[in-house]
Amino acid sequence: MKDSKGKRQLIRDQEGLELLAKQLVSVRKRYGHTQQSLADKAGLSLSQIARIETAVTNPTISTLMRISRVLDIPLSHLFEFKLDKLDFEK
Amino acid sequence: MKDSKGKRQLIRDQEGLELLAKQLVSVRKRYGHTQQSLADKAGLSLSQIARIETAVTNPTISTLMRISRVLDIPLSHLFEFKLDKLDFEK
DNA sequence: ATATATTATGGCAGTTGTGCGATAGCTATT
DNA sequence: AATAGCTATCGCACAACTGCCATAATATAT
Repeated sequence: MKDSKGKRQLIRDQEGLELLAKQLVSVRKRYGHTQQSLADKAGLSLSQIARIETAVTNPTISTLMRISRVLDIPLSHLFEFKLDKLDFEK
Repeated sequence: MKDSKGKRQLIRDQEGLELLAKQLVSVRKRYGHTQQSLADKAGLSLSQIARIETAVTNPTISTLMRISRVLDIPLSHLFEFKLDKLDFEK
């Protein structure tokens, strides 16, 4: 009886999410926003901003695009940090 | 009787996703990868690479982090395009 | 210390991302 | 044209993102 127990390995880069979290906090404050004001301006929920800033959630790129658009900053400014190389092959 | 029919507005930046799609195709080819070989190297499914490159899906940032890590390029290289300003307030 | 603002967390519902497997469509290359 | 390689799509299942609402925890002022 194959139980098909091969639990599917989903993608979650916790280290990267924590770097992004710091970066968002920093950018948001630099622009004088609270989580609430940024959420309002971006059409996102306060919860979601908080979740991103605490690295609880793994946001979609569209969510981050919304933030970059309303702050009028390049999307890449949210990613000014370095991720180490990886290789899943072999 | 409020029916609570206010369909929740989810985040999906189709324009941004299409720009990202193009960018990924370009980067992947520049590094001599097929969708399959990139998927293998990154520990992602072929389907998911294809979905991103056709802007069918709205990937999470962890998925994109995986790609940038295995190609050993800055995450920001996937986002070298411009998004117009938005403002959802008022 | 009290009040106020801000941030963090929790539960719930609905939508969607992702893996897996299969197949169809497309693009060389011979 | 036939084969092989690559890309696009589809259905299914499960995990997870997100909104919404509430509340707790923390910070900032007065």
